[in-house]
Amino acid sequence: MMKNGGKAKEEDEENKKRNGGIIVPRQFIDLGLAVAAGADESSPSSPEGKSHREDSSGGDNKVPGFDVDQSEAAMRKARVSVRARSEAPMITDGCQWRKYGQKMAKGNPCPRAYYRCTMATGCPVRKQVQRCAEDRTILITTYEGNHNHPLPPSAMSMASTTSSAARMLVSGSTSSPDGLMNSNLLTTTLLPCSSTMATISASTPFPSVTLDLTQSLFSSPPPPYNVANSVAVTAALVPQVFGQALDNQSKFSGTQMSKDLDRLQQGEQNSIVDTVNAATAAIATDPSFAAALAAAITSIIESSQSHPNSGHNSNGNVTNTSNAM
DNA sequence: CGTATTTGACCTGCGC
DNA sequence: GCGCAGGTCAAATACG
Repeated sequence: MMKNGGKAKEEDEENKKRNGGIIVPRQFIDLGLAVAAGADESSPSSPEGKSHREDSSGGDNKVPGFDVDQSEAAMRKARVSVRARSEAPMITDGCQWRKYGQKMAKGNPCPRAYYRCTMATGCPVRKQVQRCAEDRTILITTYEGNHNHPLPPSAMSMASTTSSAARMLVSGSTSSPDGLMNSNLLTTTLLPCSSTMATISASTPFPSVTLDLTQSLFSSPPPPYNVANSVAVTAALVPQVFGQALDNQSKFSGTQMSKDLDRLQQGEQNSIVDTVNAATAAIATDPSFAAALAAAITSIIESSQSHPNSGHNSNGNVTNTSNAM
C-alpha cells in the first residue's frame, strides 16, 4: 500500500518550486471528454483506459452533492480531460496531488505523470498529466473519479465540471437522437489559474466548445491543433458568437457584457477578456444565456459548414474538429 | 527525521 | 498463449 502519511503541502510545494506559486496556463484551454473506451483521447495515439484495476484505496467514494451511487464503478472509469496551454508542469485546479508514478507513453516523447488526490485519505480521484506530442506547450490533464471530500472554492469549478462531464458519460446522455447534447453539461469553468482564457461548455452538438484566445482578434489563423469532438472558437469569432447570443437574448442588452462587446466590436482588443468574463458570468447566473450562446455557436457552425472554407478555413473562425486528430 | 519524489519492477488487460 | 503497453507499487533517494 501507500506509504504516504500526511502530505497536505504537495501542491503547494509544486507550485512554489516550479512557478513561483502560481501556475498559469495561458491562452487556450479545452474541456474534452473521454471515457475508458476512448472517444476523445488525450494523446495522439494513446489507447487509454486499457487497464483499470480495482481501486486499492478502497473506501467509499461518496461525493457530497453528487449522487453517484451504483454508478461508482463506471464513474471510476469515466474520464475528463482538460487541455491547457501552459508552460508549467501542472495546472492548478485547487486540489492537492501526490505523484505516484511516471511512465513513457508510446507515441509521445513526453512522460506521463500520475497523481492521486491527497486532500482526503482514500479519495479515489486520480489524474494524469502529459504534454501533447504535437504541441508541447499544451498540457493534457486527465481526471478520473470523484472526490469523496469537500473541495475548496478554488477547486469547485473544475471539479463540478469534470464531475458533470463524468456523470454525463456514465449516464450515456451525451447526445439526443438528433445529435444535440443534453444540457446537463451546461457548465461554466473559469479556472483559478488564468484570467485570459475560459472554457464554455454549452449545449451544442459537440462535447466541448473551446474558446481559443491564442490568436489575435482580427487576424485569425486556425487553432494550433485539432481536438476530437470539440469546436474551437477563435478570438476573431468572439464578437460574432456573443453578439448573436445577445441578439438571441435581448434582455441582456445594456448589461456589462453588452458594453464590453460593443467596445470589442469597436476594435478594442483588450475587451476580449472582459467580454469573455462577462459572458461566462452571464452563463453562471442565467442558464438561458447559455442556451442562447449554444444556439449562436451551433448556428455559426452550421453556416460555416455550409461554406467551402469551413473547418480549418483561412479565416479560422470556427473549426469543427469533431473526430479529428 | 518526516515527507515527497523518483524510478524500476510488477501486475493487469488487451490484441494478435 | 504470448507480447505489449498502461497503470500501480514500493524501495531508494532527495529535500526541507
